[in-house]
Amino acid sequence: MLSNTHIAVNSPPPARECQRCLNCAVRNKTLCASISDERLAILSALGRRWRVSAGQVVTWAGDANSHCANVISGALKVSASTADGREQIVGLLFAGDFLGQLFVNEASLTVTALTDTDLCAFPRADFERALASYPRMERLLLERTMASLHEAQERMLSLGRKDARERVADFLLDLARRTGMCGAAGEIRVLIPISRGEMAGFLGLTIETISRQLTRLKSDRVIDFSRGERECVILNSAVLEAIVNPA
Amino acid sequence: MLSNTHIAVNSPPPARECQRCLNCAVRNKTLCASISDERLAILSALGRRWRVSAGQVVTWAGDANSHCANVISGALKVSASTADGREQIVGLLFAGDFLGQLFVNEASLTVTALTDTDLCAFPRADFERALASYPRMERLLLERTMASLHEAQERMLSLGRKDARERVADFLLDLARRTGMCGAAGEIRVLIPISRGEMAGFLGLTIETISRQLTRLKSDRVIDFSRGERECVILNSAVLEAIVNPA
DNA sequence: CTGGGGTTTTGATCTGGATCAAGGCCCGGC
DNA sequence: GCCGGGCCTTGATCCAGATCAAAACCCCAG
Repeated sequence: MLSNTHIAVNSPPPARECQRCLNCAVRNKTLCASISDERLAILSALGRRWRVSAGQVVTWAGDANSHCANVISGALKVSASTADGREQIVGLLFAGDFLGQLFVNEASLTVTALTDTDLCAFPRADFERALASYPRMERLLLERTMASLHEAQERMLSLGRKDARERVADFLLDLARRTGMCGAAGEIRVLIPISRGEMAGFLGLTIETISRQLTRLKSDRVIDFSRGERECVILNSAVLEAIVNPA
Repeated sequence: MLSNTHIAVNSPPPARECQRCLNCAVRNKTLCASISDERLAILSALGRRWRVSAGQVVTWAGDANSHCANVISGALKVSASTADGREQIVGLLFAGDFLGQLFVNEASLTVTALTDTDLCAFPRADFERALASYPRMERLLLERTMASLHEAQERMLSLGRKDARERVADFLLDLARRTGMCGAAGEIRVLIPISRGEMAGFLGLTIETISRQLTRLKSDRVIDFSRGERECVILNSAVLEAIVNPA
């Protein structure tokens, strides 16, 4: 879609920082995909790499909202919580995703690394200014924000109106669509990127309910976990589709 | 915040269309607040007034996504539905709000007028083009979209983790904050803009549960409905706050 | 091989809200 | 005034999923 692998050979040698961005593994999956190599150099100067280890909190709800970032690698959860500690995961972030809220001074969400994670972080104020200078990046961010909103709307339907069986089936099919690998015999192999507890946090259920729904699907021969609890094999996606789309 | 009430006296007489926009009652509450009078004329030519009566559907999920609009007056619900007819209201729209999804070809949400409503509708393609030409409008839309996303995240927490009592208290306090009028004796008067059924659709509950929670709050002397079911008087907002923010 | 912490599964019980079923209330039309 | 149709409330019952409790599993470290 975007031809951004080209590197001009006759321009002045780019700063080391800039080189780093040009070689970035997720260059064309992040918002940076929308800007030219030259402008990337400017943006590059604003960002810094940040390695976060699994379980570490990147942002606490309630803290000053000072930074935003591109996710280089790893996985994070974005969650909202009640004062007494109930947690709802409102989103998951993977390589290429944009992390952070803009235009507000206090973070309302807690972001936690699920795995060791690399970020490319920017001071929020700088990033907002940069947005104004790079219309294509702003447009891309608008498109992504709208897509997130759309996802959030689907999840409201799930959380408000669907039962546990439907939510779990939704989740598995979603994963399969996004990252599923087809196996030899028409089965689909899916790596579940999160624990049962996180699935529960994401789907608005408890750990026990998740487990029971999964074992039910397993005994119904719809899915299987031959190689560990994280490696789900979808044996019969038609059944999952039927659960998701009831008569 | 924006000085947009000025009308140039030495310019050529504006077209009738343009005049209509300059006099628009919600001019500085909509996205149009971000553009100059001259540019408003251009946008004006793209839009047309559209009156929708209560109960009418403006957009069906699944239909071609051909239009978007500013809400001039009235109220609408935006809802997502399952194939078998369960409905979750994902948002409410009032005067000044922007209606519509951008950048997608098929509408995924159904929009229905709750009251008689006036819209200022644009062909989506035209509006998207206009956005690219009016950076300040695009920025304002980005800010609003982010605000909607934030709202959606709060609602996911509600739908996924809060009980009926908390959801109802949340809803009432939200209304009070937005539209509440303080009465003589410190009480807050709130006009509930939707029916019990719509509250249920919004909060992910049933009509009966809404009713029971409200009568419980009433018998606890926290609220009252002296003048009809739509006119709620909050007698003791401290109790509502305590429900919303449990220990 | 053994022990111990974390995760997942399984079992037993409880409960908040859904569902099913009447009424009550209000308003407009006749 | 009386009837009819929306809403809204109230009551009785049921059940999906939460909660409480205990095994089972799964690694690694020692």
